[in-house]
Amino acid sequence: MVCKTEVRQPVREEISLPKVLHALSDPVRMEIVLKIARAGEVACGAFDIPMPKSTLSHHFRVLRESGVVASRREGNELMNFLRSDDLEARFPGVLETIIAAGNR
Amino acid sequence: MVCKTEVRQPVREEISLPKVLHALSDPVRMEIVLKIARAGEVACGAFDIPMPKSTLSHHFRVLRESGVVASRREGNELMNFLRSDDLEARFPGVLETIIAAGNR
DNA sequence: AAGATGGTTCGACTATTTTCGAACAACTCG
DNA sequence: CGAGTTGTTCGAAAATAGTCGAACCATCTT
Repeated sequence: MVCKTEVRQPVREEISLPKVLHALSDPVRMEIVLKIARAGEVACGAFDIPMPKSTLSHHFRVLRESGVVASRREGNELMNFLRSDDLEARFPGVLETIIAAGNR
Repeated sequence: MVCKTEVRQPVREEISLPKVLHALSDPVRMEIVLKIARAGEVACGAFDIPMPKSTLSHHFRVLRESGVVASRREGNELMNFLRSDDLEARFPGVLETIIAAGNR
């Protein structure tokens, strides 16, 4: 058996629109995405969302499994970034306009 | 008491992005939206989706309550149309790009 | 008025999501 | 090594969403 703790992030071609939209349909996850969009890369711990770590981790998992976010270990922490290129290639304009709309 | 069977559709200012995205995150509802987008106006009965009427009705309700779709009685049937103007005013480009993405 | 047609509502059931604490794993630093 | 930090995984419980049949409502036709 391999990769017990590896999160399965879809490759570009596997990213599905319904899953992306579902991932973005949660206010907490939308906040996460907006913050990443503003900052470029954000560690999981950088969100002062009043919520247990496990719950936050769940939301990151949904974002990763949907293909919206990818993560990369940087020493002790996980840096999260948007998969803008993949999303733009697959669903042009979708993430962009949603982020713009989310910023009011 | 009023409007027992009136569906509560949000006014423009009340349309919420998470609810819109949730409405569009279901494949059946996405199909409905795509068909309406192509045809302009579609009666509920015009969907040859293999599914009981009550289930289809449920999906239309979600679409209406989220503000994505509005309906108008035309004699015996209900004609459904997208609230493109309201959505464009509130979340510019979002519905458009999602529909384009949904059409592959 | 009675039938036929097009949709909605209700209630029950199932399935999926969300939430959370506790335990665990990976890494850093002293 | 041992302690502190960061984040994940594992159950299990609670909330939300989807599905469906039966009954119902509205409208048109006869």
